[in-house]
Amino acid sequence: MDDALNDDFLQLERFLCFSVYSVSHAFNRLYKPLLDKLGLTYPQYLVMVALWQEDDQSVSSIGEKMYLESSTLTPLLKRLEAHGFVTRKRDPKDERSVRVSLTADGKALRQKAEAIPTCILDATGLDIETAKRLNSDLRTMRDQLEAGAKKLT
Amino acid sequence: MDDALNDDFLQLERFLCFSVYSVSHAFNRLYKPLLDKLGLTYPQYLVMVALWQEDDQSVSSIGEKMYLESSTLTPLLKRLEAHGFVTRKRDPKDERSVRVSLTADGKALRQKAEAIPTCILDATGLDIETAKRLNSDLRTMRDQLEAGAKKLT
DNA sequence: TATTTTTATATCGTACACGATTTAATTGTG
DNA sequence: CACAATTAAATCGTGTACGATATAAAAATA
Repeated sequence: MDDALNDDFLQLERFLCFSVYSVSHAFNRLYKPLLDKLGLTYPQYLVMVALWQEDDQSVSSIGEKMYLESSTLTPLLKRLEAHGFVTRKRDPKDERSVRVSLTADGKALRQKAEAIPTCILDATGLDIETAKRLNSDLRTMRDQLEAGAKKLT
Repeated sequence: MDDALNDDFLQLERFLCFSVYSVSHAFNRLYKPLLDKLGLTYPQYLVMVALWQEDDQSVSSIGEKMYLESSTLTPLLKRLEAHGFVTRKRDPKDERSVRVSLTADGKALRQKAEAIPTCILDATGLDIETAKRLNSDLRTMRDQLEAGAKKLT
């Protein structure tokens, strides 16, 4: 047994932020082979989920839900458009705003994607109850962190 | 009340993976102003934590602990080197390997960074017990996800 | 020993992610 | 109405993050 090495592992692991950081990457790696089949990246998939829930949203509306800036979303949405999953049109009522809408292909993709969430939940190895509690704790923490970040700025 | 809009919010929020994704970004945003003072980014900070725990590690050793590839670490470590926090030297015993070591500046930075973890824990708004349980649940989930990702590949 | 295989980094291309700035359109105010 | 202030996206620069590939060194094997 290499106890010294083991202690070091445990030390980095003590950071809650690091656990979140590494889980985030782990999700990404798990999703990749599933999403490759759909021609989506993980962030693109999340945007599509948001659009399946509510079609025809502005960039800023998507940004609020995803906690992302236009500097991130604009190129991502252009890629979704290039792949034929969405259209981007200036809102005639307010030319500053860009409406993002699903194409037929984008809507059709939903069926193919429907199996993924259960597949992923299985992979977490968590029972529904633990998953729900964890999800709830994480959202609470996120809101706290966002509030804290705002104060520091 | 706009119940339709509210439901949509809740739907995206139902995804555990999305909670992790957004918490990860929230941590990043919270850390940024604190780490700016030290001249570090968040991933760079995590690498420094790993080196403060054990100096003089190979790139792959850091990679195992951080769950990162050399394609990510090499440029990151070069930036840490450019900032004078670490040195990178080929191991004379095995010229394939690169040893990463802290400079005096890199070691000194530890004191400045010592206040950060408590500061961050405060910002999470969690009591120690919840934080520990959450951390433990996340690590378990990460190991499950990594195992699942390996199976899918 | 010569050759193959494996291992450790590095490099390249693609895709986020954000802060700072820019551009264009709308709103607010005198 | 004119002009300032605000708002919505887009653009730019820096820094992750990873897969595929390249390179060089070490280990394994013929």
